Amino acid sequence: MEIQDNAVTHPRRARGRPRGWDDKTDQNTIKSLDRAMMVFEYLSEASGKTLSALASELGQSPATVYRILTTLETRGLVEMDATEQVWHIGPNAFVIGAKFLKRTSLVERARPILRKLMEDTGETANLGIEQGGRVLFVSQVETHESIRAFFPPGTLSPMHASGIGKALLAEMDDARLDRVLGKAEPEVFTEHTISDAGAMRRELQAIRGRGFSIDGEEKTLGMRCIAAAVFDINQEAVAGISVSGPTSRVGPAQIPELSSAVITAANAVTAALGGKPIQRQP
Amino acid sequence: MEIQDNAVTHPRRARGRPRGWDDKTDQNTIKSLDRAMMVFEYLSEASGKTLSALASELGQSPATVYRILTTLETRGLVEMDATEQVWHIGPNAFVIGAKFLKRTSLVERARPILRKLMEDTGETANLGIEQGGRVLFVSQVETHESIRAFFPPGTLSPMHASGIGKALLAEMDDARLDRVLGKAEPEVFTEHTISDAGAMRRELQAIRGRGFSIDGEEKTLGMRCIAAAVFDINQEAVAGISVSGPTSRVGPAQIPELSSAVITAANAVTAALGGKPIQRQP
DNA sequence: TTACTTTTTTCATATCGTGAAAGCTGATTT
DNA sequence: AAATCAGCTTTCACGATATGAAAAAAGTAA
Repeated sequence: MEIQDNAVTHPRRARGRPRGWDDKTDQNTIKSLDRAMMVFEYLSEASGKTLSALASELGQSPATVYRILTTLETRGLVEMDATEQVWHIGPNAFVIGAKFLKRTSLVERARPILRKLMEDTGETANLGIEQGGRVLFVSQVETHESIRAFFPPGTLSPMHASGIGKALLAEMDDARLDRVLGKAEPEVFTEHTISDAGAMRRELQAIRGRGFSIDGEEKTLGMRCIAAAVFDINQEAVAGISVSGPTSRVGPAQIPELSSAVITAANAVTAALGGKPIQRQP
Repeated sequence: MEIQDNAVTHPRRARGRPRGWDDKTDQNTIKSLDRAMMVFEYLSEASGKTLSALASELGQSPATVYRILTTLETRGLVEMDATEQVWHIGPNAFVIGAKFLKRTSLVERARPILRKLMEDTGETANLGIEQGGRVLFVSQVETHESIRAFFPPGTLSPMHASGIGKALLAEMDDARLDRVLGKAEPEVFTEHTISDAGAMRRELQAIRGRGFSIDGEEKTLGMRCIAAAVFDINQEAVAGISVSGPTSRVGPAQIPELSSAVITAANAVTAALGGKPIQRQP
């Protein structure tokens, strides 16, 4: 696990015109290519479609979709099941896509999102993963405020008394939950620490329902923390993201805004990992 | 995977003009899309290239490559590292490519068997299929040992220097064997790589006789691998299963036990697919 | 600053992607 | 068996749009 915090690489800036995302008039994207990629992407979501079904669902002419598919087929990006006459994503798409994983880690990908979360909320932003039944904080962007939660990367924290820990617990299936929680009597840190198994299950239920967790002085008096889970491609919770700060700045009044920012950030990390967030009904 | 003429499913044939592969005049592929996919594919092989490097290496104009990349970027298929000004395969390519695995239930069904194989043997267990004359590793369960073979899913490996590849070759009929092997001079990786055609035929004969193959440092020095084929309902070898590890843990002394475990696992996957293993006389 | 490099945009041009409709093939029905 | 049908594939003519050259923009080096 790499616990690096600063980008040591060249802060070399982009050349040419800055590639702003506020560019609305995308005059330099290729329309036909974008259409083709729309077909490719749509096929990945709804695999096993016939040519005509794809064409009508995408509002394109069958001839066009046909040519797109046959072109992609020559490169193994899609393939047709000849017996059923339906199209699928091809092996080469897997080979190419797998290259993405080899490149960067969770920490690197989360870093800019953490920074933005800190700037949006003004509070210290943290990234943690589960490590042997505890939460390992792997990255952090500190607030500018003078009163700040001090929580250096590399710290291990118990799952049951941590915002990120509870966000991760809430997404585990029962078997794994028992394995992680059932190890020993939960240590009590403050008067707010949840030590009762029943209470914890209700708490996790609530977290699952609303999509974020709150650590309300459960580990350290005077410190609150709001966290949400990050998912991988298999919809498994692989990490958690949080903001933490003193109770004076993180109170009931701020929770709606903070939790919304945290969830947005967690979903952004999920997307950056190629993951798939769990759909929650409102 | 292969296009098999099984009579079990709907014997519905393709409609329209038969999509023969002898079509040389591909008049209905989209040139610009194919060019764009060439860039995409090339980027996956040589990740971390600048725009101008890509353009010159592919013999395209920088403007064109630029538009291709920005178009793919809007769909997350590629992404640019802003600090280094280099391009990479993006997260969405991984998401789309991963759908390839979901289609064939092979991977899902093999997964628990792979896990058990790893636990029984203590070595990394792999699943691979043939893909365009090479072995595509589609799934893996890694050992707990600290010295391990690193071979991420999505990797392509030549058939002649891979345990799974040789296990698959051994089950092919001569015509197909010639087609797969006869393409080019086999690449030599180590002093153990089998490059002589006669030696390879004798090797395949031996593999067929005993039901498993051994890759003895033929691709990577210090690494051995024991593999067996998985069959579908038509007794065709559709995949291979293997364990791989350092020569220190995978030696002559361990081969009887490991090969027996691998064959058991391969037969289990065969059974899980509804396949029929080849009967071998003892 | 000035020169230089690489990216990004502009622009004129004709390539080539597009839809409509015809052609074709296998499945289904009579 | 012949006819009908459904859906893939090809042809064709048109004009949308992808393309390269070159200029502009923006950073880097001197």
